[in-house]
Amino acid sequence: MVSYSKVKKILKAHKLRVTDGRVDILSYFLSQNRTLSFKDLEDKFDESDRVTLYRTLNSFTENGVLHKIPDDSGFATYGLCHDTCSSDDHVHDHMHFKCDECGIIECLEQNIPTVNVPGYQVKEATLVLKGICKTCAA
Amino acid sequence: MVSYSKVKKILKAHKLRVTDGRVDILSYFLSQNRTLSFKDLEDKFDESDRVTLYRTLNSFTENGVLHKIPDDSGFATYGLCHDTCSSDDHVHDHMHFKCDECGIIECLEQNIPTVNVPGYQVKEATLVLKGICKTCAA
DNA sequence: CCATTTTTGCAACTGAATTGCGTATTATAA
DNA sequence: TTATAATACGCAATTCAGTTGCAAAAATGG
Repeated sequence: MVSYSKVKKILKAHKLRVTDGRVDILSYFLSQNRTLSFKDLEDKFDESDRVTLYRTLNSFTENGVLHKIPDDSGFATYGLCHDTCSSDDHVHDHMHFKCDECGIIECLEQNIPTVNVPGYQVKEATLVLKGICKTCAA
Repeated sequence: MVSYSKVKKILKAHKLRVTDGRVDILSYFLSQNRTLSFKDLEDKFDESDRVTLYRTLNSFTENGVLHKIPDDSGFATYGLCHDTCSSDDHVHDHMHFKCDECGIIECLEQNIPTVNVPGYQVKEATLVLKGICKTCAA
């Protein structure tokens, strides 16, 4: 269980006002140890306004609380950032995994291997693996 | 310059009827040595119908003429497949590069490095690099 | 050239996401 | 604690990408 004061502290640390909706959404992210899509959140918080949800996800993403993981399907999912992320400084060099079976997108611990392309200046990379996740494979 | 007969041959090889629109679009892909977005094509072929363009891109993608490269922006680009691709058998394990300066997304020759994640069955991977491309860096 | 199948073009529709704006809530400073 | 300024919320309306239905046109194969 995530304490209200902890959630509040995180929001403040990212220069976000503490509102009921934000607390609920951030708590949910903290309680679920996985990435969540807009749809996931809409289902969970079906009483709240869609627009507010969009705005919340955007402000969280802009302020380094969440990072957006693009998906081929066109529906992004969102994952919690590391504590160090802020609005100016987002660093995410870990890989993502999308399971063909359960559909869940996970953040992996492993970082993306460094790739060298002659003549190119590589500054950033996104790597999404697909297959069967640990849970489904077990 | 790409000959009409060559374009025709490619279309037939992928079991696609040879129509004016398809010839134009495929020729354009063959002449430009880069990936193209829906927008690129809409601008180029501004006299033709949007719907037809969407349908053409879809049938090309389904039949192994083009492959779709998802982009964070939500706007996919399309690149020519290797000759070996068909509707049943699409293989693309090369990396892509998106240039921060010119915005162009390129297919790179290099394949995606094999990654091993303990407990996971990796079947597929997509890797997009970002930075400054060869042309812009020069 | 004819019959069959597929594609095209147009209009209308769907669904995701955004914008405008008045109201409500939060942070701040007296 | 209260007044004030800044921000967020909720709702309606809008935008925009992409799709669908259908009749007319074009392509294929005999």
